Amino acid sequence: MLDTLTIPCLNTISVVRYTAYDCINWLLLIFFMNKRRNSPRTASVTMKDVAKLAGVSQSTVSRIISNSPSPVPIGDETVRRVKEVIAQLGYFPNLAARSLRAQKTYLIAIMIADISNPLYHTVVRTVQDIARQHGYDVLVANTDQNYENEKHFCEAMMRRPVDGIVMVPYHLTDIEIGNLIDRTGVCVVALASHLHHHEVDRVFSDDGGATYETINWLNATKSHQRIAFIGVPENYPPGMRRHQAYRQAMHEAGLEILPGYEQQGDFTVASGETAMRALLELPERPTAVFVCNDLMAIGANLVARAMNYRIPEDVAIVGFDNIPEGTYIRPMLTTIAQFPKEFGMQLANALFERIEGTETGPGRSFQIPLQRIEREST
Amino acid sequence: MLDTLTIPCLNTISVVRYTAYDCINWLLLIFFMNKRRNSPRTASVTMKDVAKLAGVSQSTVSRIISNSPSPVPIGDETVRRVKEVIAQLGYFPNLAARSLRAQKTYLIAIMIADISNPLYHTVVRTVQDIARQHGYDVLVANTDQNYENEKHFCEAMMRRPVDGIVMVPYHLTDIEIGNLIDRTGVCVVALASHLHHHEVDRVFSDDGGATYETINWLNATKSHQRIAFIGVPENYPPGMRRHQAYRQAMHEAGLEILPGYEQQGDFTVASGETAMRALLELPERPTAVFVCNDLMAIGANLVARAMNYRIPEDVAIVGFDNIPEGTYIRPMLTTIAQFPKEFGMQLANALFERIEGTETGPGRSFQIPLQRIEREST
DNA sequence: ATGAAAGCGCTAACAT
DNA sequence: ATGTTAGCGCTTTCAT
Repeated sequence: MLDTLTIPCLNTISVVRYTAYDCINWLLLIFFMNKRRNSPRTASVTMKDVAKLAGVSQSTVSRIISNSPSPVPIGDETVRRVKEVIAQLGYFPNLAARSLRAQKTYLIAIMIADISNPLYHTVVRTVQDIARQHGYDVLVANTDQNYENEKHFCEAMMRRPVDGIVMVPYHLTDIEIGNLIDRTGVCVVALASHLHHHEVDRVFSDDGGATYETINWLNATKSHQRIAFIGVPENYPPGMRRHQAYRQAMHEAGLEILPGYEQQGDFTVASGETAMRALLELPERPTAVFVCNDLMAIGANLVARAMNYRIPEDVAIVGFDNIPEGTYIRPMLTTIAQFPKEFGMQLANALFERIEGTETGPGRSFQIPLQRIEREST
Repeated sequence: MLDTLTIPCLNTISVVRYTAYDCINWLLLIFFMNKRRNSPRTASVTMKDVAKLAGVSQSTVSRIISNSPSPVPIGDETVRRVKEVIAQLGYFPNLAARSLRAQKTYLIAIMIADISNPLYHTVVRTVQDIARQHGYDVLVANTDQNYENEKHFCEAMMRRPVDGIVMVPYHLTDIEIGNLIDRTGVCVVALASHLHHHEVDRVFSDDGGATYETINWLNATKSHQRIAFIGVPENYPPGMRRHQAYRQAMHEAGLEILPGYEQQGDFTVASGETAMRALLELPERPTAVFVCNDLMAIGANLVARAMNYRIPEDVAIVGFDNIPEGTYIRPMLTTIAQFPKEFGMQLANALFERIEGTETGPGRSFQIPLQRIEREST
């Protein structure tokens, strides 16, 4: 019978005295190591393997790896041995199995309009970072602010259970979201002010108010009378709110909205260019233009300068969002700053409070302030 | 015994003749509908529910919903009835259970440096779109080109099985990736040219060659002699390749690299500003600067103009990537275009060919061309 | 053409 | 302090 054995450990070669028992274990180890080579897929090492090698039952292993404060105490020696085997085998618990059993997936999903939009990817990034701190993976879906895609997302969430959802819904209704919650028990937080489901935390900012106030500022402080508007599609809430705020502010200031002063784009630089060109070709050119997002405002800047208008002398431009690109152009863009990092933090924190059960009350509202940043374009 | 019954269907009220059998089913239906209301979590309707309501066995339901060409035929009437019940109950198969059993997750993961980087989010977006067409969800992880995070990602993939991985590895080695593949049987494709694992498809572009050629062009066609370089960290392959290509081109053209001509940034606009300022304060100012990414090139542009140098008369700037922002600044940036959409498409298509078994051969290489776009900054 | 039954890898209630 | 057992919801033989 072998008495002294050299076994290769992870980085070291250790020579120790081994008993016959250890010897059998070693053989088992080799067997398990080969296991993954031989069977093609599903070759991962399981808890059963660990248990067998450590000479304990599966449940003991389960108790040891479960990070929850174990309801029952476990022997120090057992813990040591099991942990050693886990390290030897390089065992990782299988999350698919765990989530099936424990109804816990350690997965959250985030539904946004478009990951390429500078405003949203900061939100996504922040949520991802916080999720990681909590040990969660993040599934990302884009909707391109399209209703079909939003509904498709909900269906995807019905079949793939996740623990939480961060969403930026443009069209989804309280009923649809409620249905999703009822069916899956998932926690939901939304970046939207038009939702009122009693279990959904929402974060939003008062974009209508900021629009209203900025139009006033353009008029009262900056002495503009002919103020035009480049909006975003109105079949989604922010688009409508900002447009109405514009109209109300103009009306209350006794300012006329001349024909053609209300343009609409689709969030892109190109659409901002088109809209601005239309505005500048008007018989009564506006002296200021309020643009509903920075990307379109950049397009407006580009066109105005290409047409040899001076900014802000001939035409002032105000954007919305405060994306970094606004500081790359000249003159630098005056804008209403959103704080996507704040959005992401509030969203993620609220979500994990619910997932982890710290918060169980009715849906909360978090308003994130907006801030006008005056740069060179006004 | 009831004979005629009014039951609420999805959107219609239908009045039909019902048998006693149907009546019982109806009661069962109500029971299942309530099920989700009552038990808080895990309240989703399962295949068992469908089976019971349709009066068939669970396996029959499974056969019907499995979209694979069923190995055995099923009665038309049975199919009809089951499908009806599925619709009534709004049943969706649970993917956690399915993946546990079938070793198939319908999930892919994508590991990138940073979703906020304009180059990468296009890759992510493209991969997401293609994944969706194949019925897959996408998990996104950022590494910030940090080795620890890359390793963390691999561990995450060990515990959460996915069917495929798209990665942009900066530090991961063939061995580590091989280990991941052996342990999980996952399919991997990478955006990298320095990897050579025999099961990994890789897509890449010849950035070293493009750098070399562009330095030559700056010298031969644009008559620059004092050409400086703003690089990215060299502990990752592209950084090193481009720097070496710069040195080689300079050397072969008989051009001297003056002290201070080799700056290094960290991909950000701010770091480009710092590097450019250092360059412009040099006693022998360069007349052209090759910048390793557009974001830093934008920083260089901003600083040069702020210091009242004319571009390209006093100093020419070439960037790398061709992100949209390069066309927002003035003068517009000359750059070497990468094609992130192409990257994403090749990556995703290659991955799904492997996942779906269309391709089983050794790792393939796909080279995506690069293209110099001359705009106003040279 | 359909049903019964055995697990996939794990957790947790229940026994010792 | 540790083992036994019963599933989570599904797929897939193997029977019938």
